Amino acid sequence: MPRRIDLDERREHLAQAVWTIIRERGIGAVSVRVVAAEAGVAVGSLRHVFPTRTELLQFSAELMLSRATDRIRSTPLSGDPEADALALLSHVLPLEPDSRAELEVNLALIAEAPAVPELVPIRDQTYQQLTAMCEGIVEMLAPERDAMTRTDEARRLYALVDGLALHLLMETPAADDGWAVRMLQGEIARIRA
Amino acid sequence: MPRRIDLDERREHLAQAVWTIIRERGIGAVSVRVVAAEAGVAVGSLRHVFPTRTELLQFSAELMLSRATDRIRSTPLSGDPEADALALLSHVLPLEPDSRAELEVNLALIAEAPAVPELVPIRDQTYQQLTAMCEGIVEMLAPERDAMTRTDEARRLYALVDGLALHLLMETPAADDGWAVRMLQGEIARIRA
DNA sequence: TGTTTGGTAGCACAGTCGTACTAGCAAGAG
DNA sequence: CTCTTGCTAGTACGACTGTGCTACCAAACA
Repeated sequence: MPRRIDLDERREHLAQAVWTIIRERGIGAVSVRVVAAEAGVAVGSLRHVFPTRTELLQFSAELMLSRATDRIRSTPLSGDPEADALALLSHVLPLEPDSRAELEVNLALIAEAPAVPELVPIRDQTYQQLTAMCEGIVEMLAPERDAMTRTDEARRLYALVDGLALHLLMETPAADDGWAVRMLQGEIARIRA
Repeated sequence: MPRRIDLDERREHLAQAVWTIIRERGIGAVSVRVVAAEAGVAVGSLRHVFPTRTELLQFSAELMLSRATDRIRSTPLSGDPEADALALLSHVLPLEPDSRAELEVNLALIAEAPAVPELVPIRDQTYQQLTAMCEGIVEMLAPERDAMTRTDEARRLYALVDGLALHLLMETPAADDGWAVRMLQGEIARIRA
């Protein structure tokens, strides 16, 4: 047996290189050579882990989704519905470098979807997962409401959150975040009432 | 003098070819050769009109912004604030093939911005223009409100509209649109109250 | 001590990229 | 008519693309 590497670790390392390149130079700059150089490995080594570019992109997208999922799942909950709702939804907004990068990469991957159809299921999965989270939040905030209006309320909440996220992304990272969080709080309070 | 072509018409024709390729094959497939083939001209002819790829993309983005602006500006207004607000905002949602294509192309161009910095000002201009439109709508709906809460209300409205637009884009084009328009109506009524 | 084998490194190939360049065409000006 | 000139068409170039393939290294098993 030759020396063995930690495949998972290697894969994550390469995926992070993909993210870096997407954020700094756009999705168009993501080529096997550029990614290999960014990760500090030879092209042949990269291709030993990801035989094709598609598999590289696919894994990068999947890893980002699972990272976001983990981050949201590990949010400590206090029991106060409004505070917990805000804590959960804040993870979707690009308020910190991590979540900001996630959103940038996600947007780039969505735009690349026509060229790499394998990315579409991942995008859809993200969408459904966040939809489910919003439904859970609405149920937590207003359990007495009937199911249909709750579904609508969840869709509306999700749309607002995604819109806020998009607009925060447009502003410079250093600009003021307060208004977005304030709006989220207002919407949460409105759903509860 | 040799035969003269309508430069503006030619430019628009080429820009439309760009949009088609973005929608069908992704922004990564937009090369001078592919665009020329899609438009039915030789590469040399395309480069006579757009010397560089950047200028081609830049013009395509600018034309799309001005198309959207014209479409919104030419909306017939009835005088009823709520109906007019809905009419204006509906143009931002991807409810028809035109506005859907616009949004798809816009998203792709935003994602390409790191690679083509010239696209950033256009993106910002779009953002500011729609912000101004939302502020105008809020003023139309609730003129008695003070300026600060009106600004917040406009930001909120814009975020909701963009979020709805994004989510409509994810669903298949044939799927039901009703819920998004319903939510828009609800938000408009809420602002007025 | 070989021998096997997971991993590394890199060359080769056919194709595409953006752009520079030139030769030719066809229509209006003189 | 000829001349001028906006436009078209196509070639050429160096750089880059994804992927196939081989040679090589070094560690663990026999």
